[in-house]
Amino acid sequence: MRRSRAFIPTTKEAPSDAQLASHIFLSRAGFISQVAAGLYSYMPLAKKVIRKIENIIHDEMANVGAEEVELSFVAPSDLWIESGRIDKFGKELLRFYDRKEKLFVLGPTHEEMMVDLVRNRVTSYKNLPLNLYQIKTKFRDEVRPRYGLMRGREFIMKDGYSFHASQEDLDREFEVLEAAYKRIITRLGLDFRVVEADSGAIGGSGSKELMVIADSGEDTIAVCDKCEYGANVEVFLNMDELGEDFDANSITDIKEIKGDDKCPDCDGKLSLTKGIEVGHIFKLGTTYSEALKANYLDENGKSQPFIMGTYGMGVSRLVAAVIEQHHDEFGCIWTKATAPYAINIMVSNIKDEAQNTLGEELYLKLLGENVEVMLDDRKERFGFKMKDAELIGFPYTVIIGKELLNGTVEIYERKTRQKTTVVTGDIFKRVMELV
RNA sequence: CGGGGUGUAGCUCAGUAUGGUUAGAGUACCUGGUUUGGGACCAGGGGGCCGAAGGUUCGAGUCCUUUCACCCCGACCA
Repeated sequence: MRRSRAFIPTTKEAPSDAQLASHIFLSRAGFISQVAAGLYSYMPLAKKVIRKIENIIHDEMANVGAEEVELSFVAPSDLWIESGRIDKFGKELLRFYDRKEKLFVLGPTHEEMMVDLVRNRVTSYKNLPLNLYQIKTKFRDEVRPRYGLMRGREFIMKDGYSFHASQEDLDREFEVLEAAYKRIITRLGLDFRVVEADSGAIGGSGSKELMVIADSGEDTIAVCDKCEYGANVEVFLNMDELGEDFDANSITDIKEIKGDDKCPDCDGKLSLTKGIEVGHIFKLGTTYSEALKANYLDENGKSQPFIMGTYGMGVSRLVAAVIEQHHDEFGCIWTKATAPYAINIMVSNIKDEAQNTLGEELYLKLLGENVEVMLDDRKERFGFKMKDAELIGFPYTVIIGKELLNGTVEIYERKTRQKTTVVTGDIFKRVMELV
């Protein structure tokens, strides 16, 4: 893409109400635009990042044999009445009537829809297990949306559901999905923990959350310094028993309650950190299959409700989480897997024919190799383009500038902000090594 | 849903206590010129129903009433 033709409206100033780094930088760098409370439009850069995350998810889902479907966003309220959740969800569930005065809802999560899709179609234990997922816009009319993409009302979520004939098989699938989820977050380049969590209002038992470690996270988690143990602090301390007023904010609080700060799984020590919940997997059991009368016949010809698992991952929230974990005072620092463009080529002075020619040449050559490359061919000054590149957060920028007179260009690494001099003849090769 | 705050140019904000030229600045944008290694400079220019509706007044961005939107704290949050 040529920067001179791209729709990337960057600004010096952040929206006055933005608090979080991800909100500020995604707005300033021209990724997102707020439309109303909790509603955002995605601009080209954001769409590219979202697509990258989605592709990794699709890839890992294919690896574990989950199949993609797409359920309609608008759902008949009947299903929600049938499951009993129409009241449970309350006003968070947006409802409306169509022209025939029939009540519909906008899907906030799709257990009902998925169970409805499968019931009476899969009717034998021989066809189990089954794992279906989708990546889809969800809508929850949150009381108080905030923090940009972190807690919007409309958001993109990957939601998957598995159907089993036995608890053992669900347990097996749960572990497979947990491993897949870990691979996804690892591939995205994020530091995270899997923690034990509360099952919440959706029901069921056996629940784990994927927490991306970030100071701005809304959840407090206890993590071990030696092993992989981690728990949402509310679950760890069994907050229900402690009462509503209690709030654990330091490891001292944990020591007070538990007597020590030892890991329950090994001899390591626990510490508290903040996390952003980007994934939540849990064993639903038969909650929904019973409510919606979704049964299969077992080997004895006896009717049984499906034993289910559910696996959610917040795609749009992940976009924000990447930036919460990877930014500095100058802007976004995308990881290799999430960067909207792998390489930015900056021609310092486009009036300089030699610079311009080399920029064009390198750009076309990289395009020929299917490298996702941006060519900053705007008639702007060096400083302006650098600030812009830092704000957007391209992992690498090739600077073609005045050093070209010595036959060299530079590679600027966003993460370290270091520049490396490279002789012109080697630049293509060097770039190909980086992407 | 309780408590608080803010709505003026695309964006960030002055101006409102005490009503009174043609409503301002910075930035962004357009033209021309100078610049070209860290958001540069000079000159000229376009852009506003002062959130909306009603009212008070000779006169309202400013005062009064109603309403809408957005944000913050809390409660809530698969």
